[in-house]
Amino acid sequence: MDMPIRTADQVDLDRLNSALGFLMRLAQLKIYERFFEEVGEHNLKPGEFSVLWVILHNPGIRQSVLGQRLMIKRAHMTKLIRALEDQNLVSRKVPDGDRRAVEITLTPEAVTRVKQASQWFFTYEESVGANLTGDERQQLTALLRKFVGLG
Amino acid sequence: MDMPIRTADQVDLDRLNSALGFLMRLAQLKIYERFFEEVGEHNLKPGEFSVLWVILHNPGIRQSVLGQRLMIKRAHMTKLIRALEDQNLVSRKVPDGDRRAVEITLTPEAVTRVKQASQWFFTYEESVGANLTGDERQQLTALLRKFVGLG
DNA sequence: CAAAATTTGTTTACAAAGAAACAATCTCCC
DNA sequence: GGGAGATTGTTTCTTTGTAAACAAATTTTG
Repeated sequence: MDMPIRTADQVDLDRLNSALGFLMRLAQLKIYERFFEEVGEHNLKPGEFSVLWVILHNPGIRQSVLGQRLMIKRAHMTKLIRALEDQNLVSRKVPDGDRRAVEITLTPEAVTRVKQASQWFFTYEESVGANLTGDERQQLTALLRKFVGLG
Repeated sequence: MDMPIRTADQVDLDRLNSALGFLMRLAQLKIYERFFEEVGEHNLKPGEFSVLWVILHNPGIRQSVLGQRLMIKRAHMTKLIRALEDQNLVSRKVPDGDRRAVEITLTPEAVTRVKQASQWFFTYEESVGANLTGDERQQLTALLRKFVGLG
């Protein structure tokens, strides 16, 4: 004769389960969790991968511009870049034209590693939406792109 | 004769701009930013509001169950609840049936405050998706609910 | 029933990310 | 040209959240 203790799936969220902010947070937690489950040998964090990926496609990009595009604050970008430098994945160069700035490029080693990791990453990205149909997945990314104002 | 420095909107993201994880992060950043711009007098953080809202609808809920449902880890829940207790918004009671557990209820003061804040919150939640049509907004929440596995 | 394993919450130590203050450099404008 | 203000990156401090170790209570199981 158990007391009927409320279990998690009996909790009443009321209107909260239609709240974009709440759903978005749950979605991101799920994505991160899966990322770390599957990242395996690549030894990268999500933020590191995206930073390296963007440098690969925009060699010599400035720290500030990188941060603006990825919505990473300057203070945090400094730490990210230093961590990548410590792993010998990026090199920093102060350009002649503006001695405040720093231009970032990948080391040859990193180019290889990022290309390999990207094969995994975009496969993972597909698989993380596996409980959606292909159409739904595409709708979702399209809506998110519109929501955040990306093309 | 300016050197053409790459600006943020010229940065090539390549396939990253279809990556769910990336888009989701941007979306959440936007939502949080707007939240703090508009929260005004309510003096609540997103997490605090959701916790209080769920306690309002599930009085006497246990800390662990609350955390499971909102995906908040136990260690962090302890701090959240203590902060709310310090503000005299919740009270904790160890139930007779299980002296490890803690049951949480809102103080009368909090009931009023949460109800008021919720009127603001759900209005804000609508407005944050204002660059989507009503249909798109509803599609987005439906897809997110499916993605995270919420009925 | 008693030992072993699990659950619940807390504490402590730590990692990720932002805010504010700062130094160096650059731009603008007189 | 030279000072006022803006930009760039760094440093320091704080906030938010997690991980791991722990204590107390409960459940399981032999």
